[in-house]
Amino acid sequence: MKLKDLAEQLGLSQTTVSRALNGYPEVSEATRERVSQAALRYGYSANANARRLAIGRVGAIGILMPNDRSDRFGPHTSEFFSGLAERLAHDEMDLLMSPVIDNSEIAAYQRLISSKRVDAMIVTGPTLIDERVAMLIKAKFPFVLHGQTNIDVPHAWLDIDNCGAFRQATTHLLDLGHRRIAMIDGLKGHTFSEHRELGYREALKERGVMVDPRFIVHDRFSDETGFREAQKLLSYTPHPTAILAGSMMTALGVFRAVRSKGYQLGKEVSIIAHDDVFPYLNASNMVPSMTTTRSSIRAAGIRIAEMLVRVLDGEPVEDIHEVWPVELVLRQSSGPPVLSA
Amino acid sequence: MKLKDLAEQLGLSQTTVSRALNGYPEVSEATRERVSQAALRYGYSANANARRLAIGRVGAIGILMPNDRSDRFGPHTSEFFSGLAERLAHDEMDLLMSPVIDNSEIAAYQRLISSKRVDAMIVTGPTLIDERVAMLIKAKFPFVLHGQTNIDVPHAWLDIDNCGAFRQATTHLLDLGHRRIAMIDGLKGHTFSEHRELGYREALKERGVMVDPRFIVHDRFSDETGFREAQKLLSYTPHPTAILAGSMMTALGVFRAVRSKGYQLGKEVSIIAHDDVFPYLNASNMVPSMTTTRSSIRAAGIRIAEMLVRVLDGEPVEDIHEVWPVELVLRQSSGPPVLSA
DNA sequence: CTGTTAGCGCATTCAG
DNA sequence: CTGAATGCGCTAACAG
Repeated sequence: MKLKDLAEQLGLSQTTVSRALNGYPEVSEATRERVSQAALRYGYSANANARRLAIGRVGAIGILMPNDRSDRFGPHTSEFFSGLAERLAHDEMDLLMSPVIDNSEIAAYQRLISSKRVDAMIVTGPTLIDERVAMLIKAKFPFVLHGQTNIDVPHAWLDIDNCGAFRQATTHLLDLGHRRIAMIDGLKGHTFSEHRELGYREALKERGVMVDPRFIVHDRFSDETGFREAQKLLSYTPHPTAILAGSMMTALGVFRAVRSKGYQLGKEVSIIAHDDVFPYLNASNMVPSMTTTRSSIRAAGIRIAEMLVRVLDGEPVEDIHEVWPVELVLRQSSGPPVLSA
Repeated sequence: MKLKDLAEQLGLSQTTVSRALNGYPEVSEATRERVSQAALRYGYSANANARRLAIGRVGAIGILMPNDRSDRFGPHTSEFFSGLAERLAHDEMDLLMSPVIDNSEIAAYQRLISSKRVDAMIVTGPTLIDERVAMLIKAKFPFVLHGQTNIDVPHAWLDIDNCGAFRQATTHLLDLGHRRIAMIDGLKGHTFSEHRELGYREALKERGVMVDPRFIVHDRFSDETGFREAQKLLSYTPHPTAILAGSMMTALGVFRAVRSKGYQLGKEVSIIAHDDVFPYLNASNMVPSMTTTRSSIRAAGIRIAEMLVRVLDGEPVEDIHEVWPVELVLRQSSGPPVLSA
């Protein structure tokens, strides 16, 4: 069923039917009602491609799927998407996931733009100097960045206060009396990872505690790396009495490593992990319950979708950026350091 | 830059340029080369909407995003998508994720179909009698089902042998000497969940072991439910000596519950979990390492994308269906039952 | 091997 | 308030 058919059924012109369906004011209420009913009855829905060709807007936002196993596509993905979906549903917008071909991400962005498949894009997992962001700005293509990057041109972004999160967590551990604090975080180069390290360093510096370079570890987020790196950390003499874990998965591995060394969690070794808030993995239910820096990635998804709509509505991008505070949730995995028996 | 502009630059007609770019045979190699070069240089890429309108094919497959927190959108999502992406990249196909509005999934499917935004769909998490599948068949819209449903009309699907997985796991536990075996699996109504229960029951029946209805639990997949349900199971007298967990997240909770009761894993209580194979959560690294029924959901994603292409190529759907065997990987979390001290 | 012409289905001028 | 004509950018018959 196409517009023409529907118009014929109704004995109206295509124009009128189109106007009725798209909420134009110059259609009588009676006609509009009649048209809507008919559309519903025949299951008519405009051919999206024809519509897009005519109006030049797509009704979809794009996000790239890296086909390597990068951390940008981890277990948090489902929650982030879920948040996006919740908000995008309001505006009947779709999310187009385009796979990256030949590992050339920039090329993938360019194809997506020039083929006019999306109205805007979401960029995730930025590095300190992110060439994707630079490219999108240069191409004047609308986007919202999840995270931050160092570039001198205004653009829309949302990030959590990674620096503050780790500063807060580190300070808390210092307050508890810890002096040898380690961190196992994400890969180097990613802004979030660098920011966290910054917060960690700031907190130590403020108290005049020296940084032990062996205690700063960057790796992929997985229980496996958490386990391996924590084991290594705990093999040093003296070993760290507290470990910051960059993700819940990392924390699971760290938990195991601490236990396998025979240390008690929250006693000989304290742990604080960053928690994106997953419905399927709950920090408060761990044993011991886990102290976390908490920030819902689902909420971030919702908000980013909202920002996207504002960008597309023409709001100046320099007004569209937010840093979300991260909450430190104290639980049992962090406590005053206890000397090994 | 549009086709017309490019054609003018080259002093050729739109048709020739179009043909050159789309690999039609009746273009001289010299011209094709010249055109490709120019396209690359000017960054030309066909307007996808115009192209789609003209050829009637979209180059995208659809998948619905439920906005409730259903298990269809769990931590395995990233791996499944990652698999899809890997394969779809070959054919330059996109993945369109459309949010479900007003919780009316059927309506969402219908809108997606009639608006011609996708060439085919992927349906996940089917129930025993799945109305979405029934609807797609009735609408003659191409799709591949991830999972199985009871319907009498041929259609394309891929599933793992859930029944066999749990039969195998249960039989293994029986062989080890267990007689009180419990299972904590996904929500009732979902085919995979029912099939697993079937396999479990078959294995018990074969050995003449009675089913204790208290030992069969269905719930969402999360560490929290795993913990809660396992605690309940272990409070019975006599308690089960083995527990089957439907997911890795569930298993994490079960691990905790067993420990919190003071039982040793693989001794007083054995555990076997189903493992979709996540890069960020590794069964072999747990302590004790976890016996699993293993099947890569990423591989399933790759294969489903492949099947989708076959469906779109017109291959009869009755030829397109597969059941993948599930591997039982023996590790330390399962052993002969040991009496509590 | 290349060009001319006519849609694909819709939204939108411009007239009434 | 409604309708007839034009174009969005591309592909596919049909000619040459």
